[in-house]
Amino acid sequence: MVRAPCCEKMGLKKGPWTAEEDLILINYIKLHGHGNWRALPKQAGLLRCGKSCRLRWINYLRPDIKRGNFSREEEDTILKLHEMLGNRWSAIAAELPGRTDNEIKNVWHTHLKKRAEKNHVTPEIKGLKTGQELVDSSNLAAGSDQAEERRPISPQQCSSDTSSVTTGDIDISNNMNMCMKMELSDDFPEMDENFWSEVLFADNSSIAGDYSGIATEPQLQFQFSPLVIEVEQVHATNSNMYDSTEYWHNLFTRAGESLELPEI
DNA sequence: AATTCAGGCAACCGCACGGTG
DNA sequence: TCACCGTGCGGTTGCCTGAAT
Repeated sequence: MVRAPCCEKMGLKKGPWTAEEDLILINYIKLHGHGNWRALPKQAGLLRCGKSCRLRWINYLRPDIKRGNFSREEEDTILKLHEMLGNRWSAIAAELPGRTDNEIKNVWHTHLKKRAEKNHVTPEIKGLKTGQELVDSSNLAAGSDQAEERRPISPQQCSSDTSSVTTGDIDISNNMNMCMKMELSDDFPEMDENFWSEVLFADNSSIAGDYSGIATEPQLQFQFSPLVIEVEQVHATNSNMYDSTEYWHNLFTRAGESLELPEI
């Protein structure tokens, strides 16, 4: 079998994703889905290979991803499932909604492996007879209220099931959602490191420094040459995952963190 | 204050597998 | 049946950050 050349050989970008790349990928998938990962980056205007896009989406950008520390129950579930399934991370991830195989793999190698070695056979495992019992038990535990009580989530973290988000002085209620629109021109040029420095702020605010403004103003428009990004406040249900306030909040926060914004 | 070290995590790599012509 | 392609999966790497010295 002849393998497709890797990203580097085709002149595609590797390494950490930038905020603008994230935005492009999210918006493209939101509008068109991801039928063909290989074709996606070209159609979306990304200098990445399809594999890289898929990985980024699945492990980081997907709106239903649950971020933040693993609860004690989730950790216990992983330990039990690993005992049953071994290093089948995708199978383990299937039992933990919102968690990715990569994330579980990392948690295993950094925390749980040591715990497993320490308590080679846990009392819970001794008490259960079948794999299904283990899975059922774990799911019940993970869904219990006690999980949050035992492992409170820090302000810096966020998880998809919290009703509001508080980061520093930014507080957004859960009944206000936002949606985002990005228009790409046909002759979308190659992006370079200065891409974000071309930002023009319609209201003299910045994404990083004035996020609270986005949350309180009826409509703000940011122009990104040659892109136009509209951020508007809407009141809607959570029927569309991409419209989750928290989702865009995290996105803007990440974007803001990675930007050096010009003085206006 | 500067340097070293270890942990955490995002991302890459290569192989395997299933679908298709 | 075989070659090819797209995707999924698990192992590994390398960067970043915070703690320790």
